[in-house]
Amino acid sequence: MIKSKLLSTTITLQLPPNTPKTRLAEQTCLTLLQSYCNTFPKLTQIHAFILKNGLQNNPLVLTKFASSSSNINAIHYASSFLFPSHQTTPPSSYDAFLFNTVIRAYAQTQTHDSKSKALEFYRTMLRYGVSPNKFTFPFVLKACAGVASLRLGKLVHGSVVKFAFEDDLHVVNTMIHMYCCCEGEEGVQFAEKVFDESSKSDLVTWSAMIGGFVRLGRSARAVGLFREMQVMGVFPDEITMVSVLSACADLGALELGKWLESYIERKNIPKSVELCNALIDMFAKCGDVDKATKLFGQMESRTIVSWTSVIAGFAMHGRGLEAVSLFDEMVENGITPDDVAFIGVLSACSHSGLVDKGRTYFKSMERNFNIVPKIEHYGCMVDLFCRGGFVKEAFEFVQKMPFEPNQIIWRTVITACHATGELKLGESISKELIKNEPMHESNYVLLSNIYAKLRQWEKKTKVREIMDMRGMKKVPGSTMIEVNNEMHEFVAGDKSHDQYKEIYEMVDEMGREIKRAGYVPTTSQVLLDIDDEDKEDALYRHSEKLAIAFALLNTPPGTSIRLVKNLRVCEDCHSATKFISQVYNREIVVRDRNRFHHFKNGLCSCRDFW
DNA sequence: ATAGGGTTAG
Repeated sequence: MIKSKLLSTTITLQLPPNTPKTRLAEQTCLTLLQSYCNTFPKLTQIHAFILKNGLQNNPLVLTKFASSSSNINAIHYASSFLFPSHQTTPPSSYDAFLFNTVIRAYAQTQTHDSKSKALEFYRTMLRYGVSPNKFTFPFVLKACAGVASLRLGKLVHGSVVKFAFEDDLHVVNTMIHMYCCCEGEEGVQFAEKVFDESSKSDLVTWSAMIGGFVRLGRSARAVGLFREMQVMGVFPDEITMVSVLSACADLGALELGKWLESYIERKNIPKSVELCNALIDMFAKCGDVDKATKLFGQMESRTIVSWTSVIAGFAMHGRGLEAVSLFDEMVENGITPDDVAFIGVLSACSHSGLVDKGRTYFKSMERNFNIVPKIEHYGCMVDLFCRGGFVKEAFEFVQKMPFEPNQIIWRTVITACHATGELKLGESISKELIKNEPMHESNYVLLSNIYAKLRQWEKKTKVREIMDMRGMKKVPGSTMIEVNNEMHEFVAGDKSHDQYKEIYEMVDEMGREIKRAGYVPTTSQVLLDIDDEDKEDALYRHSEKLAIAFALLNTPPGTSIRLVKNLRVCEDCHSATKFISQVYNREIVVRDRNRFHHFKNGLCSCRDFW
């Protein structure tokens, strides 16, 4: 406080009236700021220039200085001169423009704390009695979105109403975005309320709402909104399409994705790099990684995201060698991989059993690229060892790594224990996990699976009882399939479908046919203490088999079948699907919680470890 | 001077 008081007195003494000399310095400085932006040495030079010419408290110069840079120190420096903490009334020259600039500068920064600063300056602005103008709220709301607090969002919303900017489209659109960024289900509800009640809307309004749903994982709703938008005669642009494609990727709806691509062509929607990346990601996640690769090849300019999307795409499909060679090609092309690219290539190695390659890449991160591995990278390595069959090594790796292992990592290890028969180790880790996080239902499921494999039915039943007692339910497995541009969703034992009778008949027929080809039901996975015949029935009711039966009934012979599951494929469905692909001569592409399985001629691309 | 967008371990 004292220090800044002294500082400001000194400056007041230094500041002469508008002599030609200071005017010249001011002009020079503004020109400098106009031409150089945001590079560190230049910023330091300009800073020195400001000090040398006594421009420290020239609002014009400081405003420009703060706004020309995303460098947080420049912004702090400028704002501390513009708004010394002891100052209670602002100089008369301080107007909304000046406040807006500082608020914008802080709103554009990356960290949560400095975004809060933007809101602090908005409060200062009000305290000083300076009225916000139509530019103020988009900046303030942007900061609010970064802070992601619903409470603050509502406060600013109140302010928007108070200053009568609720009809301004820029404000409405940013407000929707802001509410969508607030954590929790409640935020979207407010966003929808603004969306529904706004007197005006344009394509940005729709895009903000669609993008909000996508970010919250409500992809089906996002696609629904896109259809509504078209009914309303509002034309999407490339930004809207990026969000819709991302929703489509999430749903795994290939037909819709292809339609979106042709729509983009038909309507001449400009193919920005982001749009191409979204297309690549969509095709990869909808099961057509070849198409993704083709699009990648046709791009005129690519970013690291383009490369990473294809690499991650190959990884998901178990095409590790292609992922690895694309990664190497990227590096040869002079593109420096980032941490996300490494996640892609490491997971490619793990899904394809390239243990040594994976080790080499992991070591090269720090050594060659100066990237400190994050917990995700360690997670990839654990998975790499587990899938490679080295569960013990994975366990040791977990204990040595410089992070506290998280749930994801432990679950990777337990799953591997289950798959490789290290059941005692799996049991003890699961128990430990349940002790630490008693309300995470998937930990119980893992333990219960292990007891089932050990055929310890009493213990398994007890785990179930504890789950019931604590009010937890297993997430029901579901399988989705797109037929004639419509998504059909099945859950185990589902009888809600119009064709359910035919579907169940088909399931029985499938069972008979594949048994003749050598299929043996894997009843040990069924988590019920019942006799084997009933267990077999339970297996036949799995959502995946229902969806395949539905597909065999409703798609032409010889065409491929694409399924999207919310969980991992169970052992029995995996085995059955291999036989079905052979007996019915169908390629069956299944998207799992984690990866793709391409079933063809009785074999699966995952090489039976998933 | 203002708004909406792409890749991320299991």
